[in-house]
Amino acid sequence: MSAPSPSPGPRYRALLQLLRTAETLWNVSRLFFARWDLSPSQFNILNLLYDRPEGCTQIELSRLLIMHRSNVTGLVDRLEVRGLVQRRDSPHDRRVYRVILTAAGRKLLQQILPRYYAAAEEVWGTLPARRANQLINELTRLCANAEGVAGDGSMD
Amino acid sequence: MSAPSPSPGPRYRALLQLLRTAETLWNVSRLFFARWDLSPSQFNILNLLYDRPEGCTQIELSRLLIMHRSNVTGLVDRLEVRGLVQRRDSPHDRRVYRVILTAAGRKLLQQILPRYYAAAEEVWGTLPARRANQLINELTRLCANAEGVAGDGSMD
DNA sequence: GAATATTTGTTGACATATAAACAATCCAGA
DNA sequence: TCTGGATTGTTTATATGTCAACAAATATTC
Repeated sequence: MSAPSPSPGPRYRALLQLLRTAETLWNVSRLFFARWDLSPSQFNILNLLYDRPEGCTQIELSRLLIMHRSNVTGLVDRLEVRGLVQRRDSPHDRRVYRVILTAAGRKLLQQILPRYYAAAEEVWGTLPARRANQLINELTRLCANAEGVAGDGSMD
Repeated sequence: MSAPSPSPGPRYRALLQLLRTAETLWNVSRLFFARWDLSPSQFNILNLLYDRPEGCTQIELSRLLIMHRSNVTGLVDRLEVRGLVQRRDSPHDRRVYRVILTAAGRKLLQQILPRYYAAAEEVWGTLPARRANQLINELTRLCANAEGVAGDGSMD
């Protein structure tokens, strides 16, 4: 409801810095996961499947990862070729696969996760846990506002 | 120096939320810029060139946008075909082009920018300017820490 | 139950991204 | 000067991402 500003303000700069920071983190994570020959997106899939023994359908993965379902096809393809995940038919719905971690995928994640958690805590430096929680709230609100601006953001 | 945590902590969750929020914002901006048939990356190039009358070399663009120089080639190609930017030879260095906005590109940006600034302020809701500035500082520190973890992040 | 609409995964076309290799150019030190 | 190293932009190969269109299966509506 505020009048459209003709020049950038502090919230605009905060938005730019947020996007810039996320971009940097993504690139850093690319280097991090390259040790195991994984892309960040591949790791994200494995990570989501880790605490879901019953697996996920591809459409569920696409929603959790905020990407189009057609992109999941190729990602799961490559992970399946490497034996890290497996497509299983669902007994309830013959349209879908349930994608699950294989034993090899689980073993690989068990090597990566402790280091990943540690690195994630360390990049924040001395940021108190209280501030981290406050940040989560602010970012969550921002996320919701953005989705409101965009309509549903369903990607279809 | 802290002991590697075996399970996710609040800073880990803050990191996830940050990446998730950035992803959402990026998708929202895709819808936003689609009105002018621009991708977010294409807009970012135009935006950087807007207050640089002398233009940028492609390697400068790649550093400002945190992307590989080989990616800039195609982005500038497509913007040049549409007459929004122009490659000019540099008198000082025959290896490089100076990429500059054309009059058409400048005119297009003048239509987009006010709406972009306004939208960027609005997604934050009621966040005070003071908090925005604090956020910028925290994100900047996070960015620096991440770059430290990763080495130089030079993409080459 | 049959017609219609929706959902799911794949495909093809394309944009966006990285990395490696290359040619052209610039630069720094002997 | 000239020689070896670094930089810049392009190309090629490949991964990642969107979107539209499709087939198969499910869900909804009458």
